[in-house]
Amino acid sequence: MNKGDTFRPEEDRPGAEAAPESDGAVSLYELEESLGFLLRISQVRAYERFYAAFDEIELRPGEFSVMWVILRNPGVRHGLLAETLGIKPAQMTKMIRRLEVQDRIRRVIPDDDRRSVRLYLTAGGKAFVREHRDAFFGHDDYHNHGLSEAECRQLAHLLRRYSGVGRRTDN
Amino acid sequence: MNKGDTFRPEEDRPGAEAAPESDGAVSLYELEESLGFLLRISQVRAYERFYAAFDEIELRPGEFSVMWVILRNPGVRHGLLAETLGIKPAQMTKMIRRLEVQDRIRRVIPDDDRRSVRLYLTAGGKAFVREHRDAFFGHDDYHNHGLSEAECRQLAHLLRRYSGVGRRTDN
DNA sequence: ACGAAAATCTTTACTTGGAAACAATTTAAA
DNA sequence: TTTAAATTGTTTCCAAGTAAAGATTTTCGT
Repeated sequence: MNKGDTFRPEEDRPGAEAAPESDGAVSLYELEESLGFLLRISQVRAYERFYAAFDEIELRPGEFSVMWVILRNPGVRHGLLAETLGIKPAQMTKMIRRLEVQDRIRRVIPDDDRRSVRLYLTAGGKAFVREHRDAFFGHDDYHNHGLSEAECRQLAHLLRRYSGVGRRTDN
Repeated sequence: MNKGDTFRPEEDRPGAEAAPESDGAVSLYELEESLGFLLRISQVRAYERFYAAFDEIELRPGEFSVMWVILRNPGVRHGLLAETLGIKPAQMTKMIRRLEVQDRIRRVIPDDDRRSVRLYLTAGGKAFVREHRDAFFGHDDYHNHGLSEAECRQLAHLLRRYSGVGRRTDN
């Protein structure tokens, strides 16, 4: 596939910017095929939808995921949690502290390895997850993208493959 | 705001399938179906691949996209460019200034509307885009995700639909 | 057993991103 | 016209993210 054939700079002569003078809509051309670009734009949209859905309560995008994983993997280590969710350790420390101050999680330093930190949800944390679980996973927050149920599953499948998430259990 | 006053021992029914003490790998369960989560993880991977591919030259993810769109839409306005690429105006101002200092783009304030700023690539900017175009759009930077050509196109298609990219704004 | 190296998390200092206020210009209204 | 409102981009200031160094604790080699 030769891509050079479509490469035609609109404005070539020096000092001649009289050409098309882009005004109305902007053309992206090959950018609309770039996975990196599309992933970024899509994530910006996802964040907008998240904040629109969880406007009333004080919740940031990563916090629910962290609480969810701790609920499902009680006693998970700080570092393993960070690695799994693609959050940098330093950032995870801040988030964990915030959740601890809100009395949603509990930090436990085990005796068999006092370097590590094991994480648990408090009763309040469990209640919080239970309360907002449907809003987070359900279709309430994701019903504005115009994709069908089957397309959503297809997209999720491709994203799992692209990112390598869930290597063990995924097909 | 304590709703459950009954104290229970540590293991308060963590979940149907979850082990009491998570040690090895972490299970994500429903999180592996969440488009928001998968989009974030995928974008983290895409950034890692971008930085790995453009390690030697000084280039940030958004900069090439901005130069590309200016090349294809010479004279595009600052604000329209920001809106199209999902970049906040304040951030765009910084990026534009950096690219201007590097002598890759040129800012022109037109006489017919002296509030706006029209953007053009310099000769050096055009050369830069021409030089790295294939590395950016080609498969060099995206050949580690394990998706086939057809799957890439399918993923791009779904992401365009999800994000609404390329949809004409009629206002 | 002892000291070096590795593992694990935290802290610090710096960079990047964003919301809101600001400045300049153009359009609309009175 | 003259003033108010909207448009467009910039600046300021604060929050969020990250890399590098630090502090403990454990492991490993000798």
